[in-house]
Amino acid sequence: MNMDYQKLAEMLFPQVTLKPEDFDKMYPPRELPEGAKVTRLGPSPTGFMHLGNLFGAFADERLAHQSGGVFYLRIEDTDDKRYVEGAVETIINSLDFFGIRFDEGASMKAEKGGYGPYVQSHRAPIYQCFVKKLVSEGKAYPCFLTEEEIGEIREKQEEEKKTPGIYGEYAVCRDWTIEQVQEALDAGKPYVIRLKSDGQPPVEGEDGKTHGRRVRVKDAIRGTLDMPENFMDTVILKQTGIPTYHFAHVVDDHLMQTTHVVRGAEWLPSLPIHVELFEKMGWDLPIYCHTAQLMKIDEETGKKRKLSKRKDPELSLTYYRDQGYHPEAVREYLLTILNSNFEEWRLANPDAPVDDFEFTTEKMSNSGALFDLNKLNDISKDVLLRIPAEDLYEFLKGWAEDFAPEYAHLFEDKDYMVKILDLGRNDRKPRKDLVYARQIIQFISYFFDDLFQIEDELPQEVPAEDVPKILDMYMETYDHSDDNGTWFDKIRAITDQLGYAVKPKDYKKHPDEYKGHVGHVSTVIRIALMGRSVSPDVWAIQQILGEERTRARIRKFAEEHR
RNA sequence: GGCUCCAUGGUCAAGCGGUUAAGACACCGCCCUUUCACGGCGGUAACUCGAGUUCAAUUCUCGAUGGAGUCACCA
Repeated sequence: MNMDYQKLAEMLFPQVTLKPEDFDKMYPPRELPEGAKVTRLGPSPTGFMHLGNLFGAFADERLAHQSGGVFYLRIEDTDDKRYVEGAVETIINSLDFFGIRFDEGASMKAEKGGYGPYVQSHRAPIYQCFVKKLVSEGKAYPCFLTEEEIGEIREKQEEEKKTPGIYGEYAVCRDWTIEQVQEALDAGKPYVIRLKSDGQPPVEGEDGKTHGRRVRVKDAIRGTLDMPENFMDTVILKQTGIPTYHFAHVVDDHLMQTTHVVRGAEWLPSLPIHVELFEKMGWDLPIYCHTAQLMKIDEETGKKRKLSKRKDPELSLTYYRDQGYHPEAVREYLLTILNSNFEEWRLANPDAPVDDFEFTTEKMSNSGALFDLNKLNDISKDVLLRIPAEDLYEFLKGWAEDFAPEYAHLFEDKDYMVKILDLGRNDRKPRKDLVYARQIIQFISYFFDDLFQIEDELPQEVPAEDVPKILDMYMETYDHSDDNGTWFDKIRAITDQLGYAVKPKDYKKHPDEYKGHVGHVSTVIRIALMGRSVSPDVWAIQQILGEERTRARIRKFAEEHR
């Protein structure tokens, strides 16, 4: 037991010459205004981003930028099996699309910022230096247990109904002598470094409950957390010389001076490990913010569950880009589920930029929210209304180029498209027809001859022989320069002449006296012109369509129905 | 199974000992109206259960139930 830890540390890490103190100079205190928060996003480079990732990223971004702090990107690639080529680009690109910008950290070109490197695989010497320190203080030790041996231990533990894991008596390498270690090293046996935990496994008391020491940690979202202390000799450095998440998190967030660690609630159970590590390192804890998970209903089981990368491709960020949701819409939606008072704020400040909203961790929900497409769509309508038609045009054009080249030609005539997009949006009661790109294209398709087709049935109230009559009379009296009122008066005249009620109410009261009402007559025109029985104002559409196209469609339809 | 988190209508949620238990989305009806959308008005619909504390519990405590998460040399 009187082991010379210093000697052991040298034996294990002869190549590590840096000392922990050296990092004080390399990572000086950040010069930031009072109350500034430093946050980070630490994705693993699988390249797959879903709504849940964006959800957390927004929280990070707001917390930092709202306080005049720093938001940085750290690539957590301590697991080489996860790496996907080009993933960093994908991550940066998709976050950028949704308006999330980093002040420092990993980037596509050179790293930005003085607290790097920001890619964990490039930080191996740093971690090793701190592991060495821990070993030299007797707070960590090499473990030569093989996978098989660990498996056997687990089986035994399960048989005896003990908590599985490497701790206490099961941590056989924990108290090895320096000679034993030397021997194993000489034999070329691979090893990991484990934390030598001071914790004790809880014991079952007389009352049938388990008792043990607990740790209390303040969480900015959840209040005070009270959990059992860690007692596992958790691996901190893998065979490869790369740390596990736990150790990398502690070292990086300390050196990089993260003030607020925003991460998903799935990290809650490992929090006691982090607490012990911070203690052993002699460092202060950051403020933890454990966010609720975004959930969805599993199709198979019908139950709520956390979003999964594998099972829910429709929740990947690319899905929303492909559908053509505007980034602002997704942002506002996420904000409404991120902070419960956002909706209220938006109602009171309908035109304010989103960034004016003061985001707080206290207003974050701590139970998992179900993703709600209806809500997204509803919010999207309002968001798009706030975007000028010209900007909307640019957005849709860019979308078509990337995701729907078959529609790219629709954007050739900018003036035409802008008018279409702006249709009915400037009235005192603006229309809210536009939701997302694919829906918009579908909604406005009749404006384009190559997409135009007759989709709906003619109204039953109008006998077949009346169809060409209505359209002929319509064309005879049609004057493209008529204003809306004059134009509709002419329709009323036709309606009356053919024996339909000019006022729908008259028809409803006396259905026997009329064939139908003005609405039915209008529907015939609507179908001839738009191919649909529902559409925005016909007169306004005609103004955009132009006289030539209007007349051509009416005539063609009339001919087909003679 | 151990541990952890969570629990108000279909969904998201206000509430923080005394309320007719907000609001938004969705749904339904009515109004407006040439269709639809918008807008307006109204409606259906909730405190998981059981003990305790209290004059009084949705709110505090405990237990049960349910849901979720986690138990790796993955993050």
